[in-house]
Amino acid sequence: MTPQDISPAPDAAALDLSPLDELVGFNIHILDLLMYQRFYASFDFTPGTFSALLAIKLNPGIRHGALADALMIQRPNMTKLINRLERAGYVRRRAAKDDQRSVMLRLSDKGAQAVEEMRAAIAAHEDRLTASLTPRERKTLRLLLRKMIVRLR
Amino acid sequence: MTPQDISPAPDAAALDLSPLDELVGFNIHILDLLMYQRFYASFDFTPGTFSALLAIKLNPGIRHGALADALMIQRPNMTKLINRLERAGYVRRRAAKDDQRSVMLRLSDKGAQAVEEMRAAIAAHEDRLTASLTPRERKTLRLLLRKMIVRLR
DNA sequence: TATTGTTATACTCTATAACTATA
DNA sequence: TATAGTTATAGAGTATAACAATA
Repeated sequence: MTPQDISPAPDAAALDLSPLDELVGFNIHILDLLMYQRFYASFDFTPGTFSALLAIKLNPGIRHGALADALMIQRPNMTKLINRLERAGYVRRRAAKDDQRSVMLRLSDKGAQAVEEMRAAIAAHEDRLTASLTPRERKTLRLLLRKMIVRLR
Repeated sequence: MTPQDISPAPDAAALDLSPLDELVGFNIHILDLLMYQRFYASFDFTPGTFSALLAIKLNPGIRHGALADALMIQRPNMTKLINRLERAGYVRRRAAKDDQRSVMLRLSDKGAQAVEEMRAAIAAHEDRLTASLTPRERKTLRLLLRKMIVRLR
C-alpha cells in the first residue's frame, strides 16, 4: 500500500493545477469558455453575430472573404452567418462593380440600429466582466493580447 | 449615389476593427483560436488530453467530477475522454472507498511517462507562442488572466 | 430525495470537397 | 487556370435528458 492509497482524494478546492495555471494557452482557453458562458447568459445574439455586424458597420462594402478572415470564420460558415443576418433584414449583399465574383456587405438601417443597441449593452457587459481589473490593468491586458495576436496571425 | 458607393471596399490590410480590438472578450477568443491552430499543427494529441493527464498526475485519486469541473468539461464528455485514455492504457479508474458512486482516477506508469514527454514539448511550444512577449510581460499576462478567471469562476 | 457517473442523443460549430460564375 | 462565394456534407465538440447505482 502506497501513500497514494491512503491519502484522501483532493476535493475541488484543494486541487493542484499550478503547472497548468502557468500556461498562457490554458488560461486563455478557460477564460474564453467563461466569457462565452456569460455572454450567452446575457444576450440573445451570439458573439459572432455581434462582431460581424460591427465589422460591416465599420467597413461598409467589406468583402465576404475579408470579413471571414478578420473574424477567423471559414468562408462556408460565414455564408451561413450572413444568410441569417440577411434573412433577419440586418445585412445586404451586393456584387462588387470591379469583380462580379465578390460580394460586398453593408448594413441596412435596421442592422445599423441593432448594432448600436448591441454596442451599448456589450460595453456594459465588458465592464462587468473586467471588474476585477483596474482601468490600467485592462489596458495592459488588451495590449499584451494584441501583441501576441499580431505575432501569431 | 452615396460616398459609400464610390469608395473602394477596404482590403484586409486596411480594415478598421478598432472597437472590436478594444474588447477583451474578442481578443481572448481570437487568441484562443490562434493558439488552438498552432497546437493542432504541432502535436498529435489534443489540449484536453494533455490537461486531463497532467491534472490526474498532479492530483492522483482525483474524482471524475472534480476533474470535469477543473477543466470546464461536462461530465458526459469527460466520460468519453477518460474512456479513450483508459483504452490507451494511460489512466486507471477505481471506485472510491468512502463513496462507491465516485470514480477515482490515476495514471498508469505508461501514462505518467507520456505526460512527462508531453510537458517538455508543451513547454517549448509555449515559449515559441509567447516569443513576442518579454518574460516580465508573460508573467503579467498570466497574472491578469488568472485574476479575471478567479473572479468569473 | 439527491448525487456520481454513464448512456444515448441531439445540436452547434467547424472543416472539407465539389460546384458556379467570374477573372 | 485561379479565385470568390456557395452548396452539400461530414466530423468534432458540446449540451441535455434519462438512467443505474449509491448516498
